[in-house]
Amino acid sequence: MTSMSGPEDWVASPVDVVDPRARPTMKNVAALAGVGVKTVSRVINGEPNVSPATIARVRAAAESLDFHPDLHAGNLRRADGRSSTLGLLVGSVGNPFSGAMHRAVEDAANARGVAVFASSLDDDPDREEVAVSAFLRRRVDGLILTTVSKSQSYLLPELRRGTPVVFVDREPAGVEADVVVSDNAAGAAAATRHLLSYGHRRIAFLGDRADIQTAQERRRGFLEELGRAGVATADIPVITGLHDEDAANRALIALLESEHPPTAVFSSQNLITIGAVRGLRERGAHHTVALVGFDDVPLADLLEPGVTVVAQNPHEIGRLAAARIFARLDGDRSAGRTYVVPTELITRGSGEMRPK
Amino acid sequence: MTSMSGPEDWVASPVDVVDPRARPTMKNVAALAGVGVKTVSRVINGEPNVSPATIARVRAAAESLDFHPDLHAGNLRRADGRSSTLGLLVGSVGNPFSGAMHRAVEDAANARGVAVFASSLDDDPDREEVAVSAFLRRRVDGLILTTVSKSQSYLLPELRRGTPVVFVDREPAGVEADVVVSDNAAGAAAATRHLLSYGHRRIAFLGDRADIQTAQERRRGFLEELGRAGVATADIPVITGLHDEDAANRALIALLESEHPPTAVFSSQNLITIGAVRGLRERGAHHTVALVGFDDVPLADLLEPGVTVVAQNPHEIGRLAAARIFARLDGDRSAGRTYVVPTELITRGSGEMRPK
DNA sequence: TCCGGTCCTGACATCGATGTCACAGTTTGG
DNA sequence: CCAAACTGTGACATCGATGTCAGGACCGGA
Repeated sequence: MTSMSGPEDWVASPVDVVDPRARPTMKNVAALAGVGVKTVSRVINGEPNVSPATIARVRAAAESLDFHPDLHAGNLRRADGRSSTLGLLVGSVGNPFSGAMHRAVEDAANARGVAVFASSLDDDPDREEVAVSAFLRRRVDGLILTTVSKSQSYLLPELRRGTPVVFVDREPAGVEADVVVSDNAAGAAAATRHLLSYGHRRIAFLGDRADIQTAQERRRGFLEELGRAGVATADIPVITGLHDEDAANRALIALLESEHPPTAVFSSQNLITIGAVRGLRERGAHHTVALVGFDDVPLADLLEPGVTVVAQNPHEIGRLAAARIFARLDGDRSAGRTYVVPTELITRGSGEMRPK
Repeated sequence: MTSMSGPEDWVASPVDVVDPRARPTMKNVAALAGVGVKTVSRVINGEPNVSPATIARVRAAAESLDFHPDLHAGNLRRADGRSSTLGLLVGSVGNPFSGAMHRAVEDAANARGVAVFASSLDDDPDREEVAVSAFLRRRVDGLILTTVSKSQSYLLPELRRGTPVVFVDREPAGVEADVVVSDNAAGAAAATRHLLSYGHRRIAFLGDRADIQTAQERRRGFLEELGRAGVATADIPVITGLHDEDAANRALIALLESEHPPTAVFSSQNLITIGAVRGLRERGAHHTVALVGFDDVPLADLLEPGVTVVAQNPHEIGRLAAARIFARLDGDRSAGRTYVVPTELITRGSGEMRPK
């Protein structure tokens, strides 16, 4: 601490005093180990042709300085320019469907030392573009996106550069790429067929915002199945634009109190299903009005009656999406494909009631 | 495709042919706009002293090339060295508690243009160190960590360098830093007091792995409350080491079939609570044996009976953790503090049954 | 007219790593 | 025993951006 130089202390100290607030670099490690920086680089990256003695010295120096290499600096020069980073945009990281997908993506990424940026879309087109832009500025190696904008053509230049992009849960517009989605229309049709087979003819549809692609598909599957069964859809109550539990709850209660209440309900999204369950309970109709939901709901099997659903497989969607990204990073140049992950009808009671 | 040069084709083309697979840099934008790179930098970063005409030219060039600045390259030279990135390590991104926390962190980060790396811990000490190391190699500005290792002293050098670290959900060992946790012992005591007040004396404890800090705290709160009430804890069934729904389910069934079955159960974690609910149902005991769980469970209010819980506030934990990180990034140098987020007893029926 | 001060602008060094290449010393093969 | 090949190593340019600094154009005032 005491200065040892005289009045002419303009001479820089030849010894690098270690500043605990400074982050060590390869240069520091090299100096401490008495080798060149390139040799440190070789040791850190496990490159061959370094003597065991040198390896040991470098390791010890790196350890004693708590050196962590700067991945991004290395990236800059590195030939393939990979950042070992993925961008994932989901509905909301707080939502169980998104969480399961996220988890599957993470597991695949982890196995390759890839880190995942996760962002929530909140069905807001502005957030979509902001998030994608944030990912691109950080030079992610690939994008897994849930989208809500009218068109994803803003991604065309990036796709042309070869960045792998996989769209999940919803199909994009204006671009060709890999897509991984649930069997939305077919699942909705299966749910509808199930209710029809129990004798229901007046089945209400509770749907999400009409501008969301999956919501449209589910509605289409529902209506087409009714058509196939020869049910006149004119007086079928189709309610859309519900975006949370509360709206669904109110809509269902209004239906129950209408002149011709439905004998069954198809709720086309998990939050809507929960709102519908609440509504049925509040009116004491949960043992008389049938209900089938799209997308599984936690603890649905423990409710009384259990909630019959068309379950999606978010884990499989995430797994497949990540697999596509890595396949393309490994050189797959085939044309973009759409992968449809099947849904599964799980009967638990609420969907197996006959109209009274 | 056909070569237009003669045998001496060593002459490089003076015109830069635009390669659609190449990612544009500031140099490319500068060339197209007919300005220097530094001017492009100024425009992109909104620095002053650039003429409106130049701004327009640069903007147009950047737009036409679909230029996205490389944040990490900028970072390298940038004075503060901030990467606008955060590392978040949670129990599992697929778990609703983690999801809620993650969401709150994301919201705070988003407001400052900060992206979040999310990783799952899975209560595996190796994953903890691997994840932290991956974060540090990517030069995150701050760390929000759920931990499981015996000691976090491996973080001391990083803390000394001034990287803000906040521990969430569980208290760390061997380091001093900001900590945000639920009121574990007090919450467990409140749950216990609640059951005692309904006349229960033989209350079983179903607990998570004993080496997890929060699990210990909840057990302590439970036992201390029994002590205060003068209940002999000798013949109180305390079962720990349950790490999933299934184990909890089996443990509970074994208890019910034992010689002196409990009249009430305190399940100290959300998966354990679910396993306990299943066990009670399978044995038809859900209307006779009381149950209070620690941590809320989705749809708990719709079950029959509703599940009484001591609810945590994961959103508030995440919000507070992010707030601490940003406060420290903004210069707060105060000593590390522990923030305790209160829990709340929510009565729904399962905890309000008297012993038969 | 000259001077000092803004306003704009670009050349250049630099951040922390890796790719290339040159070079010395050691083996190997003929 | 010597050329060829291989091993171990470090100097240096470079990746894409920003900080520094210097210089030219233009302004108003003396």
